[in-house]
Amino acid sequence: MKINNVETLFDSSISESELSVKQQEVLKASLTLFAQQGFESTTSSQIAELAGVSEGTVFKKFKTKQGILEALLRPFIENVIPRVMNEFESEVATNEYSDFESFLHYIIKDRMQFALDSKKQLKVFVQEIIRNPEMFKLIAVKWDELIAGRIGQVINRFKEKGQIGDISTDQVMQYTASIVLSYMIPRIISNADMSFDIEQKSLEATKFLMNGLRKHD
Amino acid sequence: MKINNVETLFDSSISESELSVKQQEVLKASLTLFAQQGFESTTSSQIAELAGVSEGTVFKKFKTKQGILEALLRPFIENVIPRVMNEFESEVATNEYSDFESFLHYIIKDRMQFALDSKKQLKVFVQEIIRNPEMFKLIAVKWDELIAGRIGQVINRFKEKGQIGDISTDQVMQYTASIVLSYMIPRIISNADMSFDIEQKSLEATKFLMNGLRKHD
Amino acid sequence: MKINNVETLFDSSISESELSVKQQEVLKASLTLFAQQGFESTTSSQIAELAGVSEGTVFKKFKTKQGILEALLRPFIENVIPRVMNEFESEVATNEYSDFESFLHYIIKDRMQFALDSKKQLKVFVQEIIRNPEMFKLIAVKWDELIAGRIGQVINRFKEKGQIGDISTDQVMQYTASIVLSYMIPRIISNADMSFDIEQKSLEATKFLMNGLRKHD
Amino acid sequence: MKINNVETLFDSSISESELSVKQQEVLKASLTLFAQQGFESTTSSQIAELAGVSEGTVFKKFKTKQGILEALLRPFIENVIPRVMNEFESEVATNEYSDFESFLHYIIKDRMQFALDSKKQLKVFVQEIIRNPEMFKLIAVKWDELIAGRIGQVINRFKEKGQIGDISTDQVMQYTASIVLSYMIPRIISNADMSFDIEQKSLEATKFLMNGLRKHD
DNA sequence: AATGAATGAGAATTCATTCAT
DNA sequence: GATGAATGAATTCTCATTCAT
Repeated sequence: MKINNVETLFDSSISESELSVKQQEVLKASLTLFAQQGFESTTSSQIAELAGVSEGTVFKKFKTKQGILEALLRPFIENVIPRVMNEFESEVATNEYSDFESFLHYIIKDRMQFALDSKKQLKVFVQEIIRNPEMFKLIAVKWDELIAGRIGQVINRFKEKGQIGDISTDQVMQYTASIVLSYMIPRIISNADMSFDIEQKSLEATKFLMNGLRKHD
Repeated sequence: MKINNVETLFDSSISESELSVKQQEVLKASLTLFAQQGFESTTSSQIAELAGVSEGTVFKKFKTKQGILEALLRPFIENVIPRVMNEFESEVATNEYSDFESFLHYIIKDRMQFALDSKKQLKVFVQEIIRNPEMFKLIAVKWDELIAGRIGQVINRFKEKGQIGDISTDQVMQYTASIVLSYMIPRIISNADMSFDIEQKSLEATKFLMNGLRKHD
Repeated sequence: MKINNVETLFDSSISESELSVKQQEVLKASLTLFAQQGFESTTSSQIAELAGVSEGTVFKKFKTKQGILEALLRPFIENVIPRVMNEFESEVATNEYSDFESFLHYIIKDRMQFALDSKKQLKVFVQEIIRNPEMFKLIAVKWDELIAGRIGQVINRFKEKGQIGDISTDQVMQYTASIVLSYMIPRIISNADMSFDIEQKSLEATKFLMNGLRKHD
Repeated sequence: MKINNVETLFDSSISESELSVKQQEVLKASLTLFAQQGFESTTSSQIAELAGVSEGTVFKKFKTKQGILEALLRPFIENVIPRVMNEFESEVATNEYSDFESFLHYIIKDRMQFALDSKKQLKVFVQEIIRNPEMFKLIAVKWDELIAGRIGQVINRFKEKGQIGDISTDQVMQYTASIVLSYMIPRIISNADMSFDIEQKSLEATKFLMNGLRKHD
């Protein structure tokens, strides 16, 4: 059974790490506060208080506040994303979707679930993308890797089969990502828990995208 | 001739205001710095320096740094957006688009141009949406107004004419906005100037959306 | 009349500067505390308190504590020392000492007075020489300039006249400085005011040095 | 054969002590770091790292950082200095220098070697003298003991024999120390290893001092 | 209106020291 | 004895804001 729940991944990845319990608490508290208030508006004393540790402890391991942010985002970028991505890719490879619509629906639902499970990390990540042009470039690279990788190949195969119209792989992914994000962004940004019927919404999105993407005579 | 260039609107709107030249410089400098570095990371002394005024002057009119941000975003929300929107609505009304595709293409190109012209304001705005849940609600309200307003009516008319498939007005707008944003967001976030062929891209987006939205048998 | 009183020079040099009264107080307080307790053991709040200003003011102009130290030592090195040195050199040139012993006595008394007048600066300076190898090199350079400059020439002239024995100019200066310092160092280091009969001590030192340096058959 | 090599003395004295190997490493690392960076600028974690022990170990024996400094300087003052001094005194007594110049040369060379061998300790010591007025007084006491002790007696004997001119024992020692220090101080302060021809320099210094100190008609 | 020196509350960070294991 | 995570008081430094001129 697949584990693309990033929150779970996050918790387990920090548990597996060499970090002490208190240091893990520091990371968890930081994630929560950075997501709620933003990086700049979060003070080290707030982190210490929420984590239930002294202020010294906040800096013992991560040296600076920026260091905490990096400790939160590095595994998210270098570990969690690729890990989920690989899992996702193998899933795609094994299930041998002969039907583009099934494939698309699977992808959309999968990413929606991922986003719902990783709201906090994604919000911090989004903040950082805006704050930091380097982060933006890093995503562009990951994006190109996706297109050049197995996902791009799968899409190309569907194009060859005539299930996708005359449209570049790039655009297929851009539009798909865009539609998925249009559902998720309000839920990521809003701190409130908005209800979300993932089954219905993923079908709705799939239907629209299929019409937009498939071959038209 | 239409003026939906927000930068021009911004400059002219602050020129028309009762603000002294120095105060106008403060606003311009703040906009540039907030867009570049974010609100929190911009110090009042940086604003003073870029505006070529003393630190005291920065606070003379706007009292607080938050006040400057509001002075930048209030007209953007309450003035510039509606003004462009009205203009846009009357344009739509007068031109009497009988063809949904022409209408869609007009809308998309118009909004793309708007985004290109207002990159700085939009970046500050996007930051603020993430930072501030109130801002998020405010947009939701504007969004509902749009749907309830003339634009919603126009879309409904096209649906009645059978030019749009069985899809809610909400979704039509969500998908359209989403696709347009997928083109603009990278250009808004990146501080670099990326080239953009608005004619080609707006046609490309229109074509995809038409396929996705139109009636299918 | 000559002004080789460095404390006076210090006060007047900071008065002449563009510094506000409060900033001058910060420098004065820092000098006193650095001399008394050392640079590292002096806190910014102590400086603020002694200067009668807020802690913010301490950093407004000089940015860092290190910046204050530099603001204290730079003029001492680049301004006060050369200024006194030039004055001293012209004094030597105009008075045309035909007698080496008179010359030596003049020099010794002059430097003793200088040291008594600049106890605080010298103590901070001495601390910094030990702390900072760069400072040490800087002195070596100043020292070489002295030997290559007019003072070296004067000594050489006395050697040609047979009033100084077979001993290098370097050594003449090393021994002279060393003997003068042996009188002054205890008074610079000790925070207490030790009495000092400059007339008697300068004569005593001169007599010893004359015997050591003059030509022996 | 005499052992006035303080580094050796230091190493052997801490080996002889009841300290564990790790505690000895702490002392050695502290000495190195205090000499290089100064006492205040050396952190306990630096000491731990250089000593190859945990931070806890640094404080296990010596309780405080100040305690480490005292552990370094106490034996230097109370043990090493007197020990060398006694050795030196007995050397003086047994060799029965009938010639003041030989005696002076012996003393100078001996002290120069001592300084070269104890550069680190001396640098820490010098720092501490400046930082701490108590340390200054302590030296004054040791100095007086020297004068009142055997060395003073030896000098007085030479004066009675007419080999030293009309000059106080105090001055004889002040001038001698001063000249020796003028050679050694640059080598103690500079962290770099400067070459030093002890044979030539000690002769040079002796010659100068002899001329300055001996009876003149 | 404008200035810019001054403020002081608060933020990040450091580090000697402690203590449970 | 040794460890090293944790502490928290102290320290440097920042910066929005004020106010006398």
